[in-house]
Amino acid sequence: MSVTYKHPRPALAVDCVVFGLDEEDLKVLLIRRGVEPFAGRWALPGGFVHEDETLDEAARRELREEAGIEKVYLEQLYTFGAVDRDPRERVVSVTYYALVKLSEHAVRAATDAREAAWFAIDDLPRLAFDHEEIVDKAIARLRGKVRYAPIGFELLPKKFTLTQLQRVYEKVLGQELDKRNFRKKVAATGLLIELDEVEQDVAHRAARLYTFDEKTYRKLEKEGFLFEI
Amino acid sequence: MSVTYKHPRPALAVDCVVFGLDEEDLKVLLIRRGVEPFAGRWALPGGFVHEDETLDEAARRELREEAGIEKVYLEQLYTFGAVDRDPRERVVSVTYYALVKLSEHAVRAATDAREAAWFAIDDLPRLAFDHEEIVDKAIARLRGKVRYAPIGFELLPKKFTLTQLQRVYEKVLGQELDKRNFRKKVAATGLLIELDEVEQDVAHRAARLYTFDEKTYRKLEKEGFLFEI
DNA sequence: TTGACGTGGTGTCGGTTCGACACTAAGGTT
DNA sequence: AACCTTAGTGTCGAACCGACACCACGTCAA
Repeated sequence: MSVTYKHPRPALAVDCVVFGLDEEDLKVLLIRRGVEPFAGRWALPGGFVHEDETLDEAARRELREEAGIEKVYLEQLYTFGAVDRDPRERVVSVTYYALVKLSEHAVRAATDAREAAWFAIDDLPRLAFDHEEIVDKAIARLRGKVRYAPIGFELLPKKFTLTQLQRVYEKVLGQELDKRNFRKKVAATGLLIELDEVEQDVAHRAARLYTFDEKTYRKLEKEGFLFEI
Repeated sequence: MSVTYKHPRPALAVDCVVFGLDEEDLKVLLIRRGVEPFAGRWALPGGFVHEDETLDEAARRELREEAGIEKVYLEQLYTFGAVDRDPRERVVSVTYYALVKLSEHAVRAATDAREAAWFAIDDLPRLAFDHEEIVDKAIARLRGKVRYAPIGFELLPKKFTLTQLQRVYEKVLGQELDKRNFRKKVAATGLLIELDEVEQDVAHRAARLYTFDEKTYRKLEKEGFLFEI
């Protein structure tokens, strides 16, 4: 089966920059390409948009198929349309970025016999196509967004300590923050719920666990709120 | 001449939300559609992406062809990909927003025998396709961006008074600002150059003219600056 | 010419927020 | 019991913020 059009059309793809945070670093998920062009190179998970799915659906499908990732924070980033960004034929790519809780998503490593791996954002290999540019844009967006929207929580497990939360901000922003000032600020947002639990199995004083107050957040969001870290 | 592909592909279009500011309001440029679907309805200027042009180029070409607008601030907004957003066939639209100096762009009203007109953003007619959603997104983006990037200047002539600049911010943000505080803030940015000129032909004391200091701005931008109104 | 009108242009002050900064508490390990 | 590691907490000065009112200057009409 094939389709004929009066004028040529670019192919339409989606590509996703998936961020995760582990003990050391902010990382991006990459897939090693098996076929030309750029066979053997690392690339962003992605693929062509199907006829009957929206762009968001295509992005989620690719995340599921290529990395076994589901139910994550996902937001459209930018659409890349340079004429020769794919050497085969013209492909326009609508890109997304996703935030995953690494602790809960052990990311199926090799679907379709494909190799997948996490790379620290300041130690990336050379990427296929214009994917380096896409990652740069995603990092810039994440840095901007984290300042005025509470998306840092998306990188942490449901229950987290304040020190973990501070580390998220430090890794994303690439700068150290003052512990006391940080705690003052997050307390001032009123968006954290203090739990009656502490972390387990640590070789030092255990820290109190908190959780993000989504209900209050949604309420504030509707009223045209503010939020700053 | 026609083209055949193995799989169906959505058509790819660009649409532009063009903002301009006149004495009264922040306005959006619309074009009246001559053909079905939505014949007679107002719509955003836009059209299909050609094979050999980037998305940005397509947006600029459509602005030129449909409204005679050139050399404006143009930035990609979002890509809309709902499956049935065009009743004829699937069309994915990469949208842009543009800021024009209404004073200098008298916008050729009717190219291609098409009718074009400016509408105040809180008095828009019903629009074709999902263009209302696109305009909403553009307004939200403009409101966000104007706070931390000096794009207000793009809506004014090269030389402007501080009162005019304040009006830009008031119209874009939809709220009144304090004159003295506003002047303190813009002075503090160091991005305005005070000219040895005053406005002409006004029936009251003439205001001093200023211009935006692009060189200093570009320098600050590279150093990772800050800016807030 | 003078007075009225309309917009331009300017400074202070109290409240809030900001960042810098250091010690004790708790729990586990040896 | 001593020690090691991380948790948790408050103050103070500086900068910033928003609220607020009056005189200056130019035009126009009487």
